Amino acid sequence: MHIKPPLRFFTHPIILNTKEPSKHTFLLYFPLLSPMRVSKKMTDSCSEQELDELRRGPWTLDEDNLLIHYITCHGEGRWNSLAKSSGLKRTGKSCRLRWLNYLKPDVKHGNLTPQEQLLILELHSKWGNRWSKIAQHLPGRTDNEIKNYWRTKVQKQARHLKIDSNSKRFVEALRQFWLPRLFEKVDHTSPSSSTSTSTMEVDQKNLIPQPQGMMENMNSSSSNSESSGFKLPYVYETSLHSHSYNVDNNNFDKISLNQPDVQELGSSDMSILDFQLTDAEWISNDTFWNMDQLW
DNA sequence: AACGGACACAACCGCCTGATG
DNA sequence: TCATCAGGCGGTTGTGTCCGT
Repeated sequence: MHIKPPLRFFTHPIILNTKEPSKHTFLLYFPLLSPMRVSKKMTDSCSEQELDELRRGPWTLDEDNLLIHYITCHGEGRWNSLAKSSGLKRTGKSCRLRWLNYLKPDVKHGNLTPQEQLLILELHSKWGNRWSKIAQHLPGRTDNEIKNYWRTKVQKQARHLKIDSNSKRFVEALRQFWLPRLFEKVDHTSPSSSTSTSTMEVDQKNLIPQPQGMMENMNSSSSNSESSGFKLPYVYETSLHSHSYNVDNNNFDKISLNQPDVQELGSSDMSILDFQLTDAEWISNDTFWNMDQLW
């Protein structure tokens, strides 16, 4: 599979050296000061002169280094004063965003793993577009990254289907066609996975560490649940009925699942008439559910 | 080789909330 | 109680890259 070099090689000091800068790169390292669009918020905290000097757009290597050095010496927080004290001609907000989304040492770069994707789908079904909340359960991933993943990958599929990605129909589509394949990927990529689930078999009532806040949420959201342990969101409940889980460290590091039973997948409270396409059409549609494109 | 549309993602914006005086 | 400020959040935009023609 072709792996695209990340766009961020332009500004990230480590990746930068791996490729000859293009003429576009040059422009990015020496960007012109873009004309400021002055927002009310900006005028609240900046003088007119400061506004004139503020930079916007892509961060340069020098700016990154300056920010890293300053935070290393003084710590993060107080972003507005940090921006001024450090000599960066950026807003505090811009500094904060750059640090949290990109420069912070524990930020993970690279494609989301199937496990992470699974977790995102699951948490999104519970919490909707609460990106920061979702990100809390994916160590090293930022809300921005997750949001982008959702928009570029998941919503793309929804557009193909001409279904609103927040609709119940789309959730059902995920449950029937996307998740089984994602589980398959997880099975293949997880180092601890095996074709036999016997060693990983875990009673769902004894299931393992939950992402923070998940338990109470799940218990409260399904009042008739007899289980005091791991409870899947309603969308996955059916398809995962017979599957076993093992989740380490609030993360889907290890997941072992039996392949979903097709018959079982059909047992939904949704009428098939609710779908625009028949199952056969969904599966045979070349442009749809091409999981290989997702990672 | 050139072009243009689609895509990916960093960065920005406006709004909201909580802390503080 | 109110005003102000810092920081956080979700939505949107801008722009470089990819890829098909």
